[in-house]
Amino acid sequence: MTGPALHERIRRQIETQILSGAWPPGTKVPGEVALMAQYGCARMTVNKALSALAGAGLVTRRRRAGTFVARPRAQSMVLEITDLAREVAARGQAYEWRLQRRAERQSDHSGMPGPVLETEGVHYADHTPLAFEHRLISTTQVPGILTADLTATAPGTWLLAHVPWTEAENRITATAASPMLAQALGIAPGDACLTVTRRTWRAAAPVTLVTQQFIADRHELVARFGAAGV
Amino acid sequence: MTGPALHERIRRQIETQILSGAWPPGTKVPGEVALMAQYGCARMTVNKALSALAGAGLVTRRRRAGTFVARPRAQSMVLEITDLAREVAARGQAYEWRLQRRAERQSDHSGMPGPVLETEGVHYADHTPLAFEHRLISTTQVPGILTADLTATAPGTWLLAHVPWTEAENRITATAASPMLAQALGIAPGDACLTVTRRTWRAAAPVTLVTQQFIADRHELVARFGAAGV
DNA sequence: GATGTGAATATGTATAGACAATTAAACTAG
DNA sequence: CTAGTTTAATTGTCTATACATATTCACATC
Repeated sequence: MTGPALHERIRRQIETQILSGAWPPGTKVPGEVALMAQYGCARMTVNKALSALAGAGLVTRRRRAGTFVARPRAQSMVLEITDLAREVAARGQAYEWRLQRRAERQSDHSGMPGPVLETEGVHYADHTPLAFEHRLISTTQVPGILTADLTATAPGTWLLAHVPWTEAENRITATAASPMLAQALGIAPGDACLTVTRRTWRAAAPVTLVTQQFIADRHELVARFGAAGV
Repeated sequence: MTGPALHERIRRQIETQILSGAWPPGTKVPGEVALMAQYGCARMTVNKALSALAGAGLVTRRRRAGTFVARPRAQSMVLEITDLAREVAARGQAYEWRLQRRAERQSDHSGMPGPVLETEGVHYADHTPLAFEHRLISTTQVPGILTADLTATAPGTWLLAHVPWTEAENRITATAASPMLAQALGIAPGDACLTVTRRTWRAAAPVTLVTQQFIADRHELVARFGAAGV
């Protein structure tokens, strides 16, 4: 019963000290030679443990000065944005997508260069509107989208299965429903909506730009941060 | 001009291959001995590069089988929720916090067990309201909060500097402003608000439960996923 | 064909040592 | 007292080697 590797055990023990609050931010962590003596191992082993902690941002290391417990940075947490079809299905509801508009366009007056496919439609959960979606897709980056059947499959679902992205950015805001949006979702103009705008790139080339507007209280985004995760 | 370390250069070159799409998911990455010969270095050096990539989730490694480019996971991205004071200051605006209520309470009718300190107040940016905040803080977990001057420093700012947390959960929704909220923020009842509810724990014990309601269009949350980041 | 067995292979972990780079702290000169 | 210089502590990187461990692949057996 050897259990986890030594460098892993060292890492966890130090991590525990930090997360328990026993070593508050700014505390000096024992140096490599000290830990090496404490655990009776080579310096490389201790180094691996401390390097991992530094990589995770729990400590900062400076030559000659030493290793110190890092000050908690900005609260960064993992926000999972799943495919709507999957998410609705996971909640046991019936998912439906209705394409309302489909147009191929050359120019860009909204941040996507080159020829694009423009789509608009509504996502339904249990036959009631959940979100309105407006999307631009680069047809040079994703030529296959032109032949996809977007009445059966939502563009986002299709893209997720066919096109890997390397970078993404989400902007999350609250907005008041415009008359057009209100009509599409069956709500009153001015009602609160959760608006998610997502841009994705693939090797610096824009792939898609999508805006999803959710009816307030019918959707929420959940972001979690657990120390165990990373 | 030595530049970055060798293991760092190896890591980046492989990373580039993956992110450019040259090595799609499932591609076998050259083994340690092959890379060792290619770069003319020791295996430990190559190992450090590949281990880092595995830690970042770009590759998966299996003994005997080898190293493979990982399949893109669910769209999970990092949401940074910074301290409001810092965020407002970073935008070059004047930050201000006004405490409106402060009460020590025993019971809990809202998800925080044990005695709590309850605070309410408004965050201002450039002397105009930005967000209303309601917060409960466990006084058993954070006794120091009782003697903190919460008129000068927002509770969140104080907590960030004094109390590390180990787990957190954010729920992001859009809501319509209640009459009480509308008055506090100087908006009309029913106006859209971005509502962020955050719970934090420290070693499984709840630390704080906070609800921040932002005036629509005056705040947005940005979540990024960049391969370069991690 | 199905199943068990063994060997080959790639990664995982660890050692002991060496030198480089950085920089805090002590020291020295003005 | 200040500014510049030296010293030494600490981490960063790398090597060469060794053995451990998991797992695929090929082969033999049933």
